[in-house]
Amino acid sequence: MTSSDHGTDAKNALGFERHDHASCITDALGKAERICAAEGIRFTPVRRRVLEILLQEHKALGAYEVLDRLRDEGLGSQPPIAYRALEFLVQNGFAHKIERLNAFIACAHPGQIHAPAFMICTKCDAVAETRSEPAQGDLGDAARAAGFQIERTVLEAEGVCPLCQDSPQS
Amino acid sequence: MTSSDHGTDAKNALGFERHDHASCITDALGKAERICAAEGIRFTPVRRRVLEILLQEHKALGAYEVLDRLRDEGLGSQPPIAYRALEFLVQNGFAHKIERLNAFIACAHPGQIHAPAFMICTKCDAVAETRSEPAQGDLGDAARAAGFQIERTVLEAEGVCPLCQDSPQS
DNA sequence: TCTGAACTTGTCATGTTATTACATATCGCC
DNA sequence: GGCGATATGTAATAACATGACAAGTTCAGA
Repeated sequence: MTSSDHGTDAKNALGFERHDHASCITDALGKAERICAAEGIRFTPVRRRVLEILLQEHKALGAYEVLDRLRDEGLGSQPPIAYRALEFLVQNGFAHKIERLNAFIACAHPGQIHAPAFMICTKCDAVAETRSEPAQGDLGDAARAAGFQIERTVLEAEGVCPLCQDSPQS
Repeated sequence: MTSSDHGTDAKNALGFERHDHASCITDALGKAERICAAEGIRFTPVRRRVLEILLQEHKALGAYEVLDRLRDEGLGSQPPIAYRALEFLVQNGFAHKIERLNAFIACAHPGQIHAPAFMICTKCDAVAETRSEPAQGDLGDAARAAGFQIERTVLEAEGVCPLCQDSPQS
């Protein structure tokens, strides 16, 4: 773990705040590199570049948006190129799919096992990641009561982010 | 276990339990009819039939699966027919969309304002609906901390339903 | 260093899910 | 009947995703 997470982010990756974006990208790429090296999995140029694209945009991107960028750079032009890289990133915990948007976003907590939850702003499309505890709450209760064994959860809240609430154009 | 199930009725899902399916359909259709009458909105033949289809199957159906049935019955053959009816049902609380599956399911609590949550069995595709309380739990905390205003939540758990856990064919 | 197995990428084709646009029909009301 | 609002019919296309197979790359072990 790096000694200091970017200063403004002290509140635990709330995600709607400004932050040191350059170092956030560098950190995440470095982390991914180290994790892949440690696990003996290949962090190829396309995979790396796709993660970098997601980190740069810092919002949810559709597979075809990613593909457009790859194509511009000569890194591939057919859908499977993008989907395969995205699948790799998702499977290894470097990115998540936002089901509601059919789109992908870089993970805010790479290398940590976690059940992600998202807040999606319907005005500006910003997406913030946080954590959830699926076993808790009503769903956990219902699952226990029904004898349902939870393996994975999708938790996505749509609403209005603080910046858009403040802006005049509500 | 008697394996003399009559086609649609084997694994059904308010919980994941068997129930009186015929009356469940009748009840839900009647309820929808009454609500529409009370609200002055039109419960047209296509809309009624689509809800009936969802209730009969009692699982999540893709829009094109619904459309296939409509086509067989001469109720329409182009995608917008199905999508419009489904949109109507979702907007009026008679059905929900399961984002994870890109599919639709009849609502288990029509006429009540509620934030639905779903348990999706990855073995048999059964889907059970329960309620969630978005404002509670980690996500609620994060939203309050971030100043994010939740308008709607998607909460879908994938896992194994009790019937599939018991079955030898794991 | 060669070689073969495992993995990754390139490419074409296709499948699946969803919407836009506009014409026509129906409903409720005056 | 005539009008506005709502709903349906239809064609076309957009957006999202996968299957199949060939070719290239990596890397451990002979």
